[in-house]
Order: sequence, then C-alpha cells, then structure tokens
Amino acid sequence: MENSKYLIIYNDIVEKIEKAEYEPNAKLPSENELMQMYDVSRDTVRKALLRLEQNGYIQKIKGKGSFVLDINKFDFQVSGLISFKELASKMGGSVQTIVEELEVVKPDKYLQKQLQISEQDEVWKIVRARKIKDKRIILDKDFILKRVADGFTKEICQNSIYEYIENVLGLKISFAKKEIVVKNATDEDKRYLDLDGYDVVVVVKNYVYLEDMTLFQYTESRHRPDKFKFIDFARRHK
Amino acid sequence: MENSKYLIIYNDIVEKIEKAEYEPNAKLPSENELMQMYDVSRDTVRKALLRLEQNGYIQKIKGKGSFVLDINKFDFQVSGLISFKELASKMGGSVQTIVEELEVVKPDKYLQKQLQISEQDEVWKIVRARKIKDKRIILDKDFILKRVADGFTKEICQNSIYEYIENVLGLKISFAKKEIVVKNATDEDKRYLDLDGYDVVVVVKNYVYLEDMTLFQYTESRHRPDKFKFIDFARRHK
DNA sequence: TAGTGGTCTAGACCACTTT
DNA sequence: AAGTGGTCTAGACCACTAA
Repeated sequence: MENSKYLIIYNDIVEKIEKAEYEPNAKLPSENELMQMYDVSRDTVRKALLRLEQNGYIQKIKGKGSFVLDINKFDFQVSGLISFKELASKMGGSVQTIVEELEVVKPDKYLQKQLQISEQDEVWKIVRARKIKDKRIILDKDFILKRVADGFTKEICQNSIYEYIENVLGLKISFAKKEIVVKNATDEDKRYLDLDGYDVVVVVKNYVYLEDMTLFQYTESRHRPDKFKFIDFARRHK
Repeated sequence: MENSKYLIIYNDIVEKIEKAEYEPNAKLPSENELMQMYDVSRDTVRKALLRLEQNGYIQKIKGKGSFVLDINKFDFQVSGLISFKELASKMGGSVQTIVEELEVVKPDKYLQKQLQISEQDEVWKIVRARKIKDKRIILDKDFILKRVADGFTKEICQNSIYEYIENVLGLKISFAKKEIVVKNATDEDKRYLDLDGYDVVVVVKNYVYLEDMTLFQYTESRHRPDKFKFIDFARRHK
C-alpha cells in the first residue's frame, strides 16, 4: 500500500500515540532527532508531522516542539469518512446490520438531482438497518451508480460496502461532502427503526466522489436523535 | 500573517476560483507554469496547492493536473470554525444578535468539567440569541476563561467575540473540537428562542483551543432543528 | 515521448522560545 | 547562544496520463 517514507513515519507515530508510547501532552522528538531516527531528510519528517497535525494527533508550536494532543480519543468518532463497519470494530461486538432492500432501480427525480444523472442511468438501491445493542438505531440508504460499481450481494452489504468498493473493485474514494439536517420521521423510518417515541430523525447526507472527481454514490444515514453524535476536529487557518 | 509566498499564492487562487476566473472543472495551470507565473520554486507552489486541495477547492490528479471543484459553494457553510458574524456577512443583511446575558460567574460542576478548570477560576458567561429574518433561531452560550480573555462588553458581544479575541486581544485560536447532538429543549431554550412547536434542539458544543494548547472557551450553540444545517468536506486518507 | 503530479534530498535563512 | 519549527530554494527521480 503505502510505501512512501513519510506515510510510514506517520503511521508509526500514530501507532505510538494510540498505544500511549507517546503520552498526551508529551513532546515528540524534534524534527532533527526524527531525521536521525528514521534516517530521512527533514522535509520527509515534516510531511509526516503535517499530516499528524491535520488529523488532530499533535500540535506544533514554533520554537518549542510538537506535542501530543489527547482530544483525539473520541468515544464515538463519526467525523471524516469512517464507515459503520470501521466504527463497529472500534465499538466492540454489539452491533448488527440488517439488509432490508437490495435492488437495481431507475432513479426518480430526487435521485437524479442528488447524483446528477439522467433517468436512463441505473442505480443500486441498498437499504440497511443498523442495530446497536439490539435496537434499530440507524437506517442507511445507499444509492450507487451501477455503471461505476456493480455486483452487490446481500453478503457484501451485510459486511462493508466500502471494503468491497475499495478492495475488490479497486475504486479509489477521494472525498465526500456531508450534510447534516433534522427531518420529521417518515413512515419508512418508523417501519425500519425503533424510534422510541421520537418524531424526528437526524439525516446525514453523503455525496461520495472518486479520484477522477466523478460522483458515484449518494447515501442517507437516518439516525434516532438521542443516539446521534457527530464529532469534528477543525483547525483554523484563515 | 500573510507574508509567506505560498499563502499569497493560495489566497490569489482562492479568489480566482470564487470569482470563477478559474471555472468549475477547469484545469489550473500546471505546477511548472505556476512556478513561472509567481516566480517561486515548485515546493512553494505545491504548498499552496496542498492547502487548496485540503480546503476542497481543487482536486489534484496525478499525470493530469489540478482541477477546480464546484462543491465548495455552500449556501450555508457552518463547517470549520466559521463564526456567526462571518456567516452573517455571507448571508447578507437579515441577521441580528441580541445579548441576553453578560456576566462573570463561578463555574458550576458541569462547566468545571467542560473547561477542565477548578471552581476558583472565573468565567465570562455570554448568552446571545441570533435572529434570522426576525425569528430567534439560535441560542449561543459562550463560556470564556477570564484569566485568558477579559474585558467583554455588550458592544463586543453584539459584534463578534472572535474578532475581539483575535484582533484586539491578539490571541491565536488554533483548533477546536466540535460535537453535534440533539437534546430536548430546556425552559431556557423556550424562553429565548422561537421554537415553533419543536420540542428538541440541535446542540453544537465547541471546545476552542489556543496555539499553546490551552482550552479557553466552551460554547454551546442551540439551534431550532428545522433551521439547522451542517456541511462538512472530508478527504479520505487512510 | 512529453507533460503532469508525487516523493525525496541537502542546504539556507528566518522567527520564536528557552537557557 | 542554542534549539526549535516555518519558509524557500534547486535539483533529482519516479509513476501516471496523454498524444
């Protein structure tokens, strides 16, 4: 995968931070020391540190050094592009996926707009309910352009769609635009989720793009409001 | 500030993209051409392009070039660390701030935990209602460590707290952790907001840190659910 | 094959913090 | 004064895309 030196260094330091080998608030070795430790140029060290800083692992302070942040230990990280499967593995066992619908459809007007496609284009429609501790908490509705990604089965959907797309199909996901809003619960929400009396759901709309800038997937994640939590790490650069 | 070459180039290209001088999906000049245009080294050009990519302005494709993304034109950008004042200026006139409370308080247990301080520490408590089109839509509750930032007046709060903190006090905000959840509306919410029948609010908790890693501000933004929208741009790098 | 972005190097000077 | 991170340079080689 990642043979570049700076990514190896990045991953190595991430691991050390997560194992608390570098403790919160501790000072990392200086750039000079890291150069010697990994036997690379300063620029390569700096590339690794830049990524650590951007992902919220460290804070660099001019004249002082790089320090480990502890705010990155999120109990329920949903930020970035993490998938339910990745999330589940961080949360331990008690999660489960139920595939409710899996079919190829012609897009209606709404979907044509979301995916910026014509009515001729075929789309995979995948609806999954997510159980946490035996309660249906999240309803995931995925719409995927058939001409870009095809061959979905119930097994794949029960496992991880992303894993299939990235590892089996070899497609490279580049970025996503995410939108969070609150909507009144629909009949579909009430049918598939244990809403526990709530009449609204938190809707996370996700527009996923490939490396060549094509939009190929639109996802709606509909959450029971009391179980929803979104965490974001933001750096301020004007 | 903005004396560094790569930031000047970055800002210049941002401006050109926002003015559509570089149109959506168009190809930017190559790194070689940009080197000549700005008379800098390739590394300096690449630093500018890296920031453009990370902020969702462009997509770089190996062997092809850098292309302008159009998804960055958010009608209601709340991502990152943008403040209400900045937001308002993007939305035009029809917004208004009402300062409901402004006082120095001793932190209660909850606040001691949020700001990681002792009960001796004094804290500025600032409560503001935000009107959009004459409806009270957002309730901002700011808690700021007095020993770090002091001297708040009604005028400052009506204008922009961030502007005061950054430009007048000269403090440098470095990063923030943001948390979005949905809560049942409190009596305070009902008193200060036009909730229009809704019995929940979207709560955005914001923990703001300075460059020296000190946590100095905790903010709760409480939104009427139907008027809330959060947009995020996320790049996937494993 | 020519052009593009991705990685890596070695060296320089600066501004800031600490001693 | 010594150490730290921030910026900038010039040059090299690679992998990918296009003609």
